[in-house]
Amino acid sequence: MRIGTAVPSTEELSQATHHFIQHKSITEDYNVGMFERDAVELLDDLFKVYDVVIMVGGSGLYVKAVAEGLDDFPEVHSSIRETLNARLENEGLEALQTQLRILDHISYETIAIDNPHRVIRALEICIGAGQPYSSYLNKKAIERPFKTISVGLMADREIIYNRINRRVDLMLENGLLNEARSLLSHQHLNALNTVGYKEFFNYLNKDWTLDFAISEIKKNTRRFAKRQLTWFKKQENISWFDYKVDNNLVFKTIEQHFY
RNA sequence: GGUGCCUUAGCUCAGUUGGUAGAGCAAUGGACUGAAAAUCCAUGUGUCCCUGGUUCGAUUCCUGGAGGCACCA
Repeated sequence: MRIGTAVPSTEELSQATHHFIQHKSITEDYNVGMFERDAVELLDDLFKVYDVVIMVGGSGLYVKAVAEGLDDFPEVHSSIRETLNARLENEGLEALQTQLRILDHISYETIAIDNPHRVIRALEICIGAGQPYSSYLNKKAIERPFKTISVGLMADREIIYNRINRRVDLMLENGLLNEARSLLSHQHLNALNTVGYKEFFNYLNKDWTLDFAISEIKKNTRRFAKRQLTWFKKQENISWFDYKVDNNLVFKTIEQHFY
């Protein structure tokens, strides 16, 4: 998945040590909780050697998990979620909502009840742990042994969208379609339910034309970028810069946060 | 050149027996504590092609024009 996930080039990788690049198989289960654990573990080691470590990316929840931590939830068996997904298919969302109201009325009132992922997540904890999902929330603030300084890069919407469209065209030139074709037999894996692959699966299964699939990839990337904007704009303590900012200005701002 | 049909939201189209309009998609805003490149919620969009006429009132009916499509020559 070198092209579709925009893995840094070998030249880029040689300029600084990277972590968590192509470190998991698409067949493995992975989620924010595991990432939080893996990242914090690695940071413990890195901070023995370095004063500063840079975390880059645009996945808000994953950033939050490392910087602020998530509450501890018990591990529940994956078969519970599979059963709930089957029930969603057969009985509909309303049946699951009704069960959540019985098992955890606080979550029933507070979570996005129209969102199947949220309802199933709350239910799988209630069922697997025997305690309400809501009872695990907001236990205690996590104190990380490091300080986080957040820097955001911003551009006008038109610039962002033009760059997205160009980025997709470049991925196509680099062979994204062939990469998707080579993954077709795994198309139902969660790791492949992502922009750039799911659209081409529709083309390869002859449901969509190639042109439509390409325009859908561009559209879905744009919408993803908008979701990132919405998430990060809401975060406090981010120092925002124009994307063309002089690096020295960024470094100066970061230094100020140290003292 | 003639005849017929069409012109309404960014796009594809519906509709108003005359009281200035609505769907899908796109777009925009938002939520989000273990699926997060995922998932979910909300919200509009208008010289109804132009021009006269009839009418209290025309996007709708009539005249003339412009553009498009089809057929005939």
